[in-house]
Amino acid sequence: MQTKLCRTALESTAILCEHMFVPGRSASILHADLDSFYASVEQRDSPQLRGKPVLVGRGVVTAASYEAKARGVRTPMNCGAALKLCPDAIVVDPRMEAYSEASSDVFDIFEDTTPSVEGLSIDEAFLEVGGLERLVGTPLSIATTLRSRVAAEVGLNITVGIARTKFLAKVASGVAKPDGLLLVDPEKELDFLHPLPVQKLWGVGKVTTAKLQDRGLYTVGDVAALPLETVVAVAGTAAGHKLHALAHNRDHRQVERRKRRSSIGSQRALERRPKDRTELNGILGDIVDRVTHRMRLSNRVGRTVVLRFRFDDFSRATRSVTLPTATSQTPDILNACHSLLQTMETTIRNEGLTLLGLSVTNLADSDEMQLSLPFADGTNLDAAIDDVRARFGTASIGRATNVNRQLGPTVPILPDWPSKKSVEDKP
DNA sequence: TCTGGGGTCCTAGGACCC
DNA sequence: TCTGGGGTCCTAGGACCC
Repeated sequence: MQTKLCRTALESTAILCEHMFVPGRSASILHADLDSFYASVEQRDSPQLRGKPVLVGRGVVTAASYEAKARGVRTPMNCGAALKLCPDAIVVDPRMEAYSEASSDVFDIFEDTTPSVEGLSIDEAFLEVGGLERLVGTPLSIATTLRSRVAAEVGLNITVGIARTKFLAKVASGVAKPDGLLLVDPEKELDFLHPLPVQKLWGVGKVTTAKLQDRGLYTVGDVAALPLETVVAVAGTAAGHKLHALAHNRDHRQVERRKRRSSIGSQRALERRPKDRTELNGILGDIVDRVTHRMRLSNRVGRTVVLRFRFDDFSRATRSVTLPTATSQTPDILNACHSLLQTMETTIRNEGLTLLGLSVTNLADSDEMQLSLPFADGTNLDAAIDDVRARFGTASIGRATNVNRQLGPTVPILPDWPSKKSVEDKP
């Protein structure tokens, strides 16, 4: 018999907080979205940029201020094209540390507002504020306070959408920006939703929009008028069910504290010219360094190494390998990358590589141990887990999953039992 | 509009196990 | 000896999001 044991953190406390309030009746979900985030941070920090079109990016526009957006600048547009539209724009290099810091300042205010915060990205989050009415105020007054606090304490504008469901809250903030506040009246949700273009549905991008429009479907209401089977036939099983539900405003997802990210990666666009192996190895080394450094900083280890390639004609390919043990060590990941790179050697030579990327998935916490315990049939699992707890001096080993019945020899549990990750991997 | 860098989720086939 | 059904993991690719 084999079982994996994981150390769990204080998950139960978080779960308690989330279940104190059951949403659904009233509009109590806030979607808060910082306006043109990177560009706004630049304008905040450099007074000479305020009121002017600002482009953040190198080569390609990563973010544009509203002044630049008003002139037709979009992301990702290359800087040359953006400057043609907007010759007086000021281009600045991204400063990721400044954005991370600003983001964490804003998230501190979110956390101070409600225990139920779900971060979606560096600049947006859902907040569940139902059940706070008696103590703090209505969702609308909470949102108003939130907006003025972010402006006063961090110096940034934030747009907030309020609705009964996550999806509508997000749509509402999209409609309200920049620097706006919009509450969707629960009585008038479909009136609000159905006239919107299909692209507003979550998960409808370029490809799906084209498929829907081919069938004459342009608005959310058009999709809502179709039977489920038709939507599934157009968009596929999972996407079809989601689309159909959203078009009818069925979204039962609750605001949940964010699970940890499930991959860490980095990539680099390359010039369109032949590269030799030495040059590629150098670039790969940099990328691997960056990724493993970030993994160690966030105390994560990973098992699956994915290399991404993009070629001259914008075709893509990925190659991946899953290692027997999770790691954040540079040499381990680098070795895996080299063997993956080798399998692509001829393609790279023939097609002209224009992007090289790495991501590591199958992540676990560095201090989370996944242990395989071989047992003889009849071994008392609970007793074995107690034994592990005693030996590691911790009560936090508490979850047993993936129990396969399999006869095997009895093996002393410590000190040399096989583990997916050794204790030495701790940073 | 000719394309950056960071992610998530889904699908589908094959290997493998019971 | 022949065979089915259910499940997980791995790999590759695609769509989408900010």
